[in-house]
Amino acid sequence: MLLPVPVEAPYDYAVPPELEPLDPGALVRVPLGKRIELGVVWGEGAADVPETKLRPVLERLDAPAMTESLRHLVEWCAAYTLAPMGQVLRMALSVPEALDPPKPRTGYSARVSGLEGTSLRATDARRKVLEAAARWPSSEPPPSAADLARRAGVGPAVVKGLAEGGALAAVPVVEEPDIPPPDPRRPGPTLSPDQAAAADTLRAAARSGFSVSLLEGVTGSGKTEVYFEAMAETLAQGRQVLVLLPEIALTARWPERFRQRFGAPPAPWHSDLPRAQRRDIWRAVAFGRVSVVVGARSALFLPFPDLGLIIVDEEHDGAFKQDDGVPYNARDMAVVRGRAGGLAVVLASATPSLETVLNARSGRYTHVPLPRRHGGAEVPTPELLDLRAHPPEKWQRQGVPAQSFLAPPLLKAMEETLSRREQSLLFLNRRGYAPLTLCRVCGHRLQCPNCSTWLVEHRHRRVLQCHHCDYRTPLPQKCPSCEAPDALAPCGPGVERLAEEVAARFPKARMVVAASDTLLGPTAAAELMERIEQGAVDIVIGTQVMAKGHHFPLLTLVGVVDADLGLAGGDLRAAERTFQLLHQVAGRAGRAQRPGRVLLQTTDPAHPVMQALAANDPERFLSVEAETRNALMMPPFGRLVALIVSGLDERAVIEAGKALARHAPYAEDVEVLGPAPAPLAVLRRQHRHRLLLKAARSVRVQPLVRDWLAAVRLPPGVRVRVDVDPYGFM
DNA sequence: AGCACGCCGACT
DNA sequence: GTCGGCGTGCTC
Repeated sequence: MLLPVPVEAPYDYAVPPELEPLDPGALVRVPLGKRIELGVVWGEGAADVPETKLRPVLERLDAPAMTESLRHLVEWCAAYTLAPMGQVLRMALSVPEALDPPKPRTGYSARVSGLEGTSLRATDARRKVLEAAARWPSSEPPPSAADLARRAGVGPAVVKGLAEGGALAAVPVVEEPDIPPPDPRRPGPTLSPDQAAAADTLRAAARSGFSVSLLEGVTGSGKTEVYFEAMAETLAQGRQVLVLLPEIALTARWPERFRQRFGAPPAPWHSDLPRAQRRDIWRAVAFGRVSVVVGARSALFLPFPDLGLIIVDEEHDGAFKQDDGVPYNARDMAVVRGRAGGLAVVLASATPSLETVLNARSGRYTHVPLPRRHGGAEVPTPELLDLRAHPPEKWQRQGVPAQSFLAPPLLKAMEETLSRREQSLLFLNRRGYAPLTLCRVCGHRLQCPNCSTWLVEHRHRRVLQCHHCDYRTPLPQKCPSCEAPDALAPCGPGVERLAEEVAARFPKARMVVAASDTLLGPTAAAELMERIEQGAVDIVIGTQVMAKGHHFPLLTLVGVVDADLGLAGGDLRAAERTFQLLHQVAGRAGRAQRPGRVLLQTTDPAHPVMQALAANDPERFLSVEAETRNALMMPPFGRLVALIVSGLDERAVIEAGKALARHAPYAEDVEVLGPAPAPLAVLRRQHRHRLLLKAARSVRVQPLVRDWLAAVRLPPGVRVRVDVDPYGFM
């Protein structure tokens, strides 16, 4: 049995004769230590513990067995990430209460005798309830007290009183929620010739076993409509479909589009779903009553009995990589599940990742390009705005000159856009007022006490805040170091500070700030998007949350305030991520029939990323990026494994790092770098140092790392995290 | 993951 | 002198 606890391998148990045979995948309950745990039959026992130590399987659960392909995924994921197999299984059994027998609710049904033979007096309210109960269709399950009372137009207490007095029968009702099925036969929208061709390719893939397709299409080319056709094909075969999205909460639009196409909503899946709904959906998936799930990466481990298609939308997005717990990449694991289950996988993106593009070029993946914007509007070509040639000019803040973050050409473009009664988006990927606060007298910088990061001023809430831990402190009056009064100065722009400047420069414009911390919840976010779409806003100042998904017919100007922001720091994927993000933001401008304009403020217009953006040529960008990575043997041309050594005591962490370096594997085409302080050297008071194992693609890194860690004895209080294929260098 | 065992600070 | 903090280790 494999148990959902962080153990490396399955445990052996004795199987009582009455439970035989237990086939692989069967769900059971077993004793573990002092408690009772869930278990999944993994195969014949390893017989490596004495038989006398074996404890008996307690019961077999009345739930569908875990499929072979899901068990394969668990094993594969554990072996690849070096995570304990049981910890990976835990992700596949994330809702243990879903395996408990469904709790019956109380239903109330009429008795032939009614009030007769009871000591209850006949009141008006009671008569109404009894009538309603008698009229309740027998084809439907007996109603709850609340439902019956509502039908009778009285309070639920009347129903309960009748049941207690014996005039109504209280019966236990087991009810699984009713899930309307999507209808794949509903006619879809009329597709352009390009879309129709792509849809044909994907439909064919959906019919014929394992394959991976890259559906590549610029923003607005109608990728969703195209893969909807592949989904319709799979649904028509009666099989299930999984759609993975990077951030479910921010794409409230997706379920609505799906509903319009298929006439019923998809089942959502993400980490902050309410408990009861998680249980219902998990069961409905396991029993095959749900045919489409749209979810975040964790949905990949749901117990689909008959999965036929996986769509990974925005496949390039870093959010598919899990950073806590088991560090897996859901996009890659989707391919693993696809192979194991013999089903089609579609990776969709306007800016596919380098690894996916290379797989498509080499023929391992089918490339399905979607070249043009549906509806004819042009993709705007971004213009580079050199901040050295056009330095922002100061503005007056309450009579005092204040620093500006908007260059004159961008201000002029905003003015023109306003006068045409169209919308502008200023994109700045920085929440708060200012990313750094320093003392003008002594130069002291306000830092988080728990992390090696600067505190970010949030002027709205009058606090300084760390964006990496929960630390918050009121904005101090005096410098904490030299005690100089009124000497603290904000440094650099955040969206709040930008909003201040925009409000002063365009006092008549209707402006809104859209950041993850100003949008409280998906509903508020959806409402704001609605308002923008309807033209109730002139200028949007937004962070990452504004980068994707929505299309705003009136939005014709995008100004990227600091295009260089993501490039600092020497991260492995800094260039790729910046390109993808800014390309995506640029795609917000000028849909429908209005031409759009995109201005990128940069101090380094010669940078390859800026050049590629200005040339509007993702193809060329990827070629240059591929060359650079190839020369450095970086992924996807080489393999990386990061070891993060962390602990409260910095000395012990450094010692452990050195010990690891001393025992570093020595092999051909393998190189170990570090230890060095991690980019966030202290996080939540934990000191962090990293080592990086770099190897050729042909090297199997997992056994090397496993032996390496086994050879090193760690000092107390120090932990090592292994991250195979780290996404960034954080 | 949970639960027990095991060594160092503030209390009846 | 005990109660209890969570660091470490084990569970077939």
